[in-house]
Amino acid sequence: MSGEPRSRAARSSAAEDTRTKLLAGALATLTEQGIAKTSARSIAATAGVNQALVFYHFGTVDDLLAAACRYGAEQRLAAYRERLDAVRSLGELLAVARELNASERAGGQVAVLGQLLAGGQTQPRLAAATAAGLTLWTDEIERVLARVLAGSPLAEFVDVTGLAKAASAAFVGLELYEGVDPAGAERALASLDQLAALAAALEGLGPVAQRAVRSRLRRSGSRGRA
Amino acid sequence: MSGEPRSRAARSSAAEDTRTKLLAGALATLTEQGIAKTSARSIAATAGVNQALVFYHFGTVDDLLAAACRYGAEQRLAAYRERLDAVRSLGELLAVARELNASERAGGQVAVLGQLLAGGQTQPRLAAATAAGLTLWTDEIERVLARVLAGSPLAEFVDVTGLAKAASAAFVGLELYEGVDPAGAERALASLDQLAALAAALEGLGPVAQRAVRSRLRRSGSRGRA
DNA sequence: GTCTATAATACGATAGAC
DNA sequence: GTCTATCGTATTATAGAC
Repeated sequence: MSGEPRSRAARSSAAEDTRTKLLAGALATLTEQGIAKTSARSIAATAGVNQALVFYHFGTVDDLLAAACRYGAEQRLAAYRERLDAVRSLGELLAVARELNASERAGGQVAVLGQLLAGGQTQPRLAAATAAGLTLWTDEIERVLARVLAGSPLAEFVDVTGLAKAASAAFVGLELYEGVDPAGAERALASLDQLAALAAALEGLGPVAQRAVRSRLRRSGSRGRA
Repeated sequence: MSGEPRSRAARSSAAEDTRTKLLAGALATLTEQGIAKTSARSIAATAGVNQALVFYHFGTVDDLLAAACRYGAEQRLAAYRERLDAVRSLGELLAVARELNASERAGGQVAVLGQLLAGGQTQPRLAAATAAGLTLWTDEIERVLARVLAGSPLAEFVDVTGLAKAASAAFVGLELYEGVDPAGAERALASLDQLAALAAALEGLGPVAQRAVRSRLRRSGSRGRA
């Protein structure tokens, strides 16, 4: 009975504290050392707790990482939900992405997703946790996209759920890219700014042109291959 | 004199053979085990050579990985150059990307870039090599994009070099995403197909609408923020 | 060049005292 | 719950025989 962790509600605050330390320590270790050098020992060291507690509280290192993934995603998303709610255009969404990119590079939490994504390629437990963590993001992005694109041909001819997933995956890819080539990543992001400006210009083309686009799309088979 | 590897030209074919085995073994290990479990021993095992040869030929594991990155990128790009040269539209480019995605997931070489990207976040030597390997791809994509977008407003208002970098990073992100959520990744890719179809429809809008878009973009400040 | 053997360190995980 | 101590294994890297 007393040799196992109790349920969340029944846990003592001291135990909950070390659990939190380990979760935060896991995230910090992932960003600072990378998945390759993230171990029970390195995590415990940055968390400031005993190494054996990793196994007592989480069983295995991968299970700790899986829990940390959810913890970090929820925490980070909560910090950005308000800002995302205020988004009213594609350009604003990209601006928030820019902001997220800048602040995360300093604090480093999205980089965690990159590391877990890499680790998840070969470890099913991590894969499931990472997919779940990413889903928290894509669901949020999807809500924003649906609101922003309402009434535009984009929402009509493009699967917004898929678009949100694509945007999220692309963002993580760009985040990883920035880690190895900051100048290149900045140039990539700048080109997306220009692309958003172009999209904004198209949005304001007027009903005549939009009707032309719609009929063109219908003829070529909507929602089909290019 | 005889205790050190000689220059590439002067190397014996036997030595060159083990070097190649190690390079290929490194790529295979990265895809099959991930960066976290890629070690001198695991690489040597899949390569079928002695573990000590990793250090004799490449000095450190990271240096081997860096060399393997270049080796794999050059090899893979050579296999796709012809196909990329034949691309004449955005839709065709996406179709090649789809093809690449499918064949690489089976043979697994782009996944290598994801693993190295993750490792490069914290290891400068890997970062430089990965950036260089990615540049081989972005340069190629840039050439294709420049040809495909010639005459379109896209080439006029968007930095094509940056766009090529963004597309490459996004592709790697999607590739990693596919590793943890195949269904989600498929949906994401499908939405990009729809997006490409929409872009194709816009391309054929005619000179009147395109003039309208151009003047609109100029007024809002070309190449500027959204 | 390639091998064996080995040094020094780090790893995951567990047992048992407190 | 948390600690120390420890087992068995895997790691990087080198020395030296061949």
